[in-house]
Parts: sequence; C-alpha cells; structure tokens
Amino acid sequence: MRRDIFQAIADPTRRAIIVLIAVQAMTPNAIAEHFDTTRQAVSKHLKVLTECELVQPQQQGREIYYKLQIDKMKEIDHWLEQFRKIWESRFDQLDNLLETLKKQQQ
Amino acid sequence: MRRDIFQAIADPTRRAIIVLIAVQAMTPNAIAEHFDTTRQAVSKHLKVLTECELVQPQQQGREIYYKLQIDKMKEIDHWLEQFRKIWESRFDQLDNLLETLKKQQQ
DNA sequence: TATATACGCAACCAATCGGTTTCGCAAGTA
DNA sequence: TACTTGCGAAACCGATTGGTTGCGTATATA
Repeated sequence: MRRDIFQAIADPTRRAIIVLIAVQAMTPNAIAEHFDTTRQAVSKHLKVLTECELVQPQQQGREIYYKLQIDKMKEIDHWLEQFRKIWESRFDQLDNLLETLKKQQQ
Repeated sequence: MRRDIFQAIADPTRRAIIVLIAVQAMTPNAIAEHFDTTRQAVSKHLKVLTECELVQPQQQGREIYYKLQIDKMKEIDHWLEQFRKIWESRFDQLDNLLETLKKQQQ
C-alpha cells in the first residue's frame, strides 16, 4: 500500500488538518467543525496521517487527541534539499549546460 | 480537476522524473529508459507535471525536451515554512501548551 | 441503570489514477 | 516518395481514493 508522507499531503483537506493540529492537538469532532465535512471523513484522513506517522493519537477518556509529529515534516524538507541547492546557487550553470546540450544536438 | 504541485509529487515515479530532469532536460523516451516503464506512461506523468507548471516542454525537431521549472518547487518550500518555524524554535513552547490543555481537561 | 457522546471499523459508491494498447500526425531518413 | 522515429491523444481497464451510511463499543452522564 502506498502510504508515504508525499501521498499524505497530496490531499488539500489533509493539508488543512495538518496546519490546524500543528497549533494544538485536536479530536476528530473538533477538526470536522473547522471544515465543511463529516467526522467520519476526517477520521479517514486521520487514519492515513497516522499510518504514515505524521500524526499521533492520544487517548484521553472517550476522546482521542491527534497530535502532529512535526519531525516527520522534515522528510519533505530533506527531499527538497536537492532542489534548494539548484535554485539557490546553480541555476545559471544549469542554464549553460542546457544551452550546450542544445547546440550539440543541432 | 485537482492539479496542484502537491498532487504532482505524490507519485513516486513522478518524483523520480523530477529528480532526473532537474539535472538536464530530457525527452519522454530518454526518461522512460531510466525506469521500468513505457514511454506512454512517462508521457502521462509529464502531462500532469506540465499542467501544474512544474515542467515545461521544449520542442526541438521531432523531439520534445521536458525541462524542470525549478522555481515551482519553491511553492512546497513556502508551504513548509510555517512548520519550519515550529520545529526550529517553538517546539518546547508547543509541548508546554499541550501539557497545559491536557491538565485543564482533567 | 438508561441515555448520550466520541469514536473506529466495515461496507458501499462514484470518481480518479496509473498503466496499456492503439491510433494518427509530424519530422527526419533511405 | 516510402519508411522509420518521436510523440500526444483517446479508449479502455483494474486498483485506489475520498466520501457516506450504518453499525458496534467504550466512556461519560442523568
């Protein structure tokens, strides 16, 4: 089953949930109140987020607080690192390379 | 139609294509040779990437070179910014907040 | 103890996804 | 002019997705 962080953040509702619980842990019902959706739909999103360890459930009586595992977000940051290198310093060299290749093929 | 950058990078093959053409622009056939897939499948991925402007086609004779629009990657970086703030400086304050809320509910 | 609340889980559904096959077109090449 | 090559587009297919509905269960409350 494809259950990684990139697939998790692909859905806009899921991204909104992440932003919401980044501030403070929340229950499925509390989260659902913030969107135009049902508790069950939110629960499904939380399941996806939990499965890829982006979120952690914390039982408290009959309520379950879902907390964002902020460290997991670093995985995206880490993947972006390779591109950051390009856009921060090598963008002109890259353009030169592309021009060179273009001329070679002509 | 859901066609944003987050959906674009959700697919592992698409992420691999992005990494590949970050180094230099490539044709669909050349890209397909790097993976265990067909030219048509790659073409479909390139279509998704083009539609969300992560990639730009450059016709050259009968070949089409697909070039990564590196600037578009900054959108992900920008979205991450809000979380970077948390994991870089506010993580202990956040934990304190959560503890406080927990105690209030007990 | 009866009732209400908070939740996960399973079944179901329409829409979308990733992939294949087939086609047609344009650009090179013999 | 024929033939080959590189490509996009469309039709099709099984798998997955996001959502709903209807349970069952555990916790809190009257």
